[in-house]
Amino acid sequence: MARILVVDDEPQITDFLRRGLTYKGFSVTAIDKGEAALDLARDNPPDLVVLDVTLPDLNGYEVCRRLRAAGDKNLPIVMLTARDQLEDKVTGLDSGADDYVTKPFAFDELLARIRARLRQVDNRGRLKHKLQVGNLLIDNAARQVWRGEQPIDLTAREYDLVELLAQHAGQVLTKEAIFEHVWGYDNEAGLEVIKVYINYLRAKLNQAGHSELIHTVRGVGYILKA
Amino acid sequence: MARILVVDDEPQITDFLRRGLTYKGFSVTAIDKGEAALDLARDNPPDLVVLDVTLPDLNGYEVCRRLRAAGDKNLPIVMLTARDQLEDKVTGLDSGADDYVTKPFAFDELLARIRARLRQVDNRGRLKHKLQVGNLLIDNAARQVWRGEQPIDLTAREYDLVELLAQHAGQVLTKEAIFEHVWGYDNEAGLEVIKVYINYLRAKLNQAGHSELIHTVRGVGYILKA
DNA sequence: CTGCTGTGTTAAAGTCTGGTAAAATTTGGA
DNA sequence: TCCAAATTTTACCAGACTTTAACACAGCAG
Repeated sequence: MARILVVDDEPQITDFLRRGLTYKGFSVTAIDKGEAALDLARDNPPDLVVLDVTLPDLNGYEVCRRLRAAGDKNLPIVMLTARDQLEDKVTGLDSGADDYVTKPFAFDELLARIRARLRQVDNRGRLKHKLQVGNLLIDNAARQVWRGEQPIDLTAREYDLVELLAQHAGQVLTKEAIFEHVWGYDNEAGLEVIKVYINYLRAKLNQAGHSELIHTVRGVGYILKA
Repeated sequence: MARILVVDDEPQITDFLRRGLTYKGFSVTAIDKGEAALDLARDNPPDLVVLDVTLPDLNGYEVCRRLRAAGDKNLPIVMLTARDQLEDKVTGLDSGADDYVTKPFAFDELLARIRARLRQVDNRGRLKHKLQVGNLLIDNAARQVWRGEQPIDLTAREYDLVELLAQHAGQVLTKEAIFEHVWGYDNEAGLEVIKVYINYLRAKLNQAGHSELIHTVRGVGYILKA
């Protein structure tokens, strides 16, 4: 899940955000100084920054400007501050922030605004959808399969087959269902191709002594499970 | 200057916005119905939409969802409405809006938020920034590509193709998706042109012994990755 | 144990795809 | 207008992928 860097010097706020955002599935890092935040963002770039304006060393506008100057121009920055004057908002937004939320704030609104900002990152595919069964990892977007640390190259059919099995891990798929989804109901090939491809998959997936994941259910079909 | 579509059924608001935004150098189109706004956005896509929630026909959330479904995922949408309840804001943002401003609003704040949204988009509605994949650098604004220190001249098609691939680095793009985005769904050319252009790109990008970035996913499409 | 049925394995034939080069066409300036 | 560059079409081939087919093997019932 997305990683969020919270920069604020009030412990109540950081604790509250850390707890709330973590609960919503984000990975949260909190820090209370501007310079330290810049270092952190450079060394280990987060997916989004929640930034207070009043910090002990640098102010938030300056942090914002430097983040933009130094690093990723796309990094979403949400300013979160007690300053609710019009000029503060304009200054914040014009210094490069993508959004500006004033304290006191509703957590759900902040969350919605964070999601809105992350959607753009998501659109670019940085947060990809992945399937995992045992030590088998399937990256849908890249159509790439891993067994532990080892990448495994599959052909189009092989990939479609293992993806289908993984999407229904733990349930038996009949040969008819497999054929319909992987080959298409109007395909002219016969059901016999399935056993050939199961065989190809097993050979590729079980390299280097990995355990068998594809189990035969005699008379019915196949099931993928750890 | 950027073109802004204002969707609102209150003449005072549209007049006020038209005057204010025009004065600030934007090109403003105003419309008071949801369906008409969708048609307009499809036929003549603006750079940003300011959208009211309460419209005579469709509501703003629905307009927002349809804009996202039909068109460019990157089109910035700012909701501007009298509904200031928390759930309204969350609904608006989650239906795909990028920002949510409640009436009564300060014009300067709206303007700052519009500027913040437009910063990310160039005059074609594409995300603007420098993309980097391995040692390949793409400057969206200048339509210039670099491989390491070496600038690479590309034709318009070649550039559009590599930009699309880079925006989705790490994801496989099907030939159909590539064609639709680079050539346009109504283009008469056939899918075979893609392999020719992939070939051109590889030749230009791999000069001087640089490693291959464009990988073929046989039977599916292509993927750009380091 | 024996025969039957469904599955695993293998090799080879068949099909399709993508890389390539070159020709044909279109576009945009001069 | 003409020319050069860019774009698209076309055709061919090598190789990758898919499918077929034949046989070996395993599970199961009688």
